[in-house]
Amino acid sequence: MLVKVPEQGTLADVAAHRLAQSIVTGELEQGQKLNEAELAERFGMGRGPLREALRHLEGMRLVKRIPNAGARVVVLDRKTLADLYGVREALEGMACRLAASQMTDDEIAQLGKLLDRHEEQIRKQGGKVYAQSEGDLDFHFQIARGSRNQMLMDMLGSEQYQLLRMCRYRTSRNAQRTKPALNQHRQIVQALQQRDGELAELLMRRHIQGAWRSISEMIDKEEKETA
Amino acid sequence: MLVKVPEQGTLADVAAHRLAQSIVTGELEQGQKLNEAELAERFGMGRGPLREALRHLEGMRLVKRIPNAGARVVVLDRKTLADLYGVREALEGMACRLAASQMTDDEIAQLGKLLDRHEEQIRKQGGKVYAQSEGDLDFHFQIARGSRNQMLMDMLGSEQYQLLRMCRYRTSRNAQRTKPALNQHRQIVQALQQRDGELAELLMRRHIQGAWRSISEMIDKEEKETA
DNA sequence: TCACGCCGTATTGTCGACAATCGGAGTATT
DNA sequence: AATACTCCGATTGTCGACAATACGGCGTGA
Repeated sequence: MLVKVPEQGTLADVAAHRLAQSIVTGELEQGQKLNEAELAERFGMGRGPLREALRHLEGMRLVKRIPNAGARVVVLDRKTLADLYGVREALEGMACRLAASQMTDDEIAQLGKLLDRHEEQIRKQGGKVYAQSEGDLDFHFQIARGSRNQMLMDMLGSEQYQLLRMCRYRTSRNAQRTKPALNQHRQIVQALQQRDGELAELLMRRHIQGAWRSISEMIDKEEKETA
Repeated sequence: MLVKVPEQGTLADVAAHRLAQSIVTGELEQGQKLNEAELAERFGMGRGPLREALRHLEGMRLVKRIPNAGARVVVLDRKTLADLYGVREALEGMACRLAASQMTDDEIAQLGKLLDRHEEQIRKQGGKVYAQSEGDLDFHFQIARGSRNQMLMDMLGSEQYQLLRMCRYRTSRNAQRTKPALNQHRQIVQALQQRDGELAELLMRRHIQGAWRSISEMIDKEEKETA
């Protein structure tokens, strides 16, 4: 439900999905050149659908195309991620404010239950951050849905969502920010229950700022190791 | 400079550009079915590049594709536009806040000069709203550039930008909101000069809210006429 | 030794033809 | 007369081959 699996539909759609998955999980490295013939071969299809898929991914900013020179996997450097988190703060803050007035009581309750499952998972297997990370994204996406703003949902869902997942796969292997993050999530749900949009937005913005600080530090460390 | 004219590059890029233009100007009606063979014929190219162009436009939300049933021009109904302006308020507000600290004095001065030319145009030809409208978009885009946030620029520039233009062509024929809008622009520039990001954001958000109210009323009138 | 230009190869861009699927007209049946 | 079924035309989806372009190695000359 989180990641839709259109193993149906046109081959171009399938290719786009599989490519996105490969890029997000790091199976295809950042900056790596994407050879059309090779990928088409691997996916068992012609180059036509694959080219359409690449156009699609270009729109999602997962690949960068240069005319007559092929497509490469996007590179998530520090500046790109900083920009992403900035935009995310604005959009998710907005989503949260709207959700406070638009979500049904039941939906908010569901959100709370999601956090319960989430907490359970953390307790049971503190190490496996991956599933937790996906769960976190699910939380954010549910709030985006709660905004009832289709454009916002599309932006947070289809585009930024994938870039974020990509970022997570790259950094969150050892991220131990799960507990404070969970608390912040709880606070947000509480604000939603009280229908306090202003507070909900503020909390979400702080939550994302915190996430960015965490990621940023991690990048610093990584850069020092590399250097 | 405002609308890049890539009559160069791949045919798919050319097709995407020409299609976008046709859609934005209303030459292709909203909801109209887009026949691949016919369009390919008209543009003097095969269906391959045209399909890639459609995939591109789908990413820009200018067309909606349904597998095995073709692509149709998007329809800008009231809800869609409301969502668009909501997102715009958040993003452009953010852009304005960042621009207040990121733009150089020279860039801000340029922005002022842009408004001068703008005012001149209004005085000389009060009627021709079209050019003014494009000028308005230019103003907003310059601020987006001033934010130094590449992702924000892309979002406001390539995607929303086209939808907005489309909306303008549809409604602003008789919009007489140019003078208050110009004043608001001036206020914004002033706030930027004072490096007051908070104020700049506030003014921009109000400006966009005002624009939406104006558009909204116009849609109301249109709906009454149709009904 | 380095710079420059040439050429072969690999890769991208494009086209035309074929297969798969959808929508609708027409007909038969109740 | 209404409904469901079938078939046909039109349109989309896909593939393979060809043309155009860019990249890299090689040789030549200063």
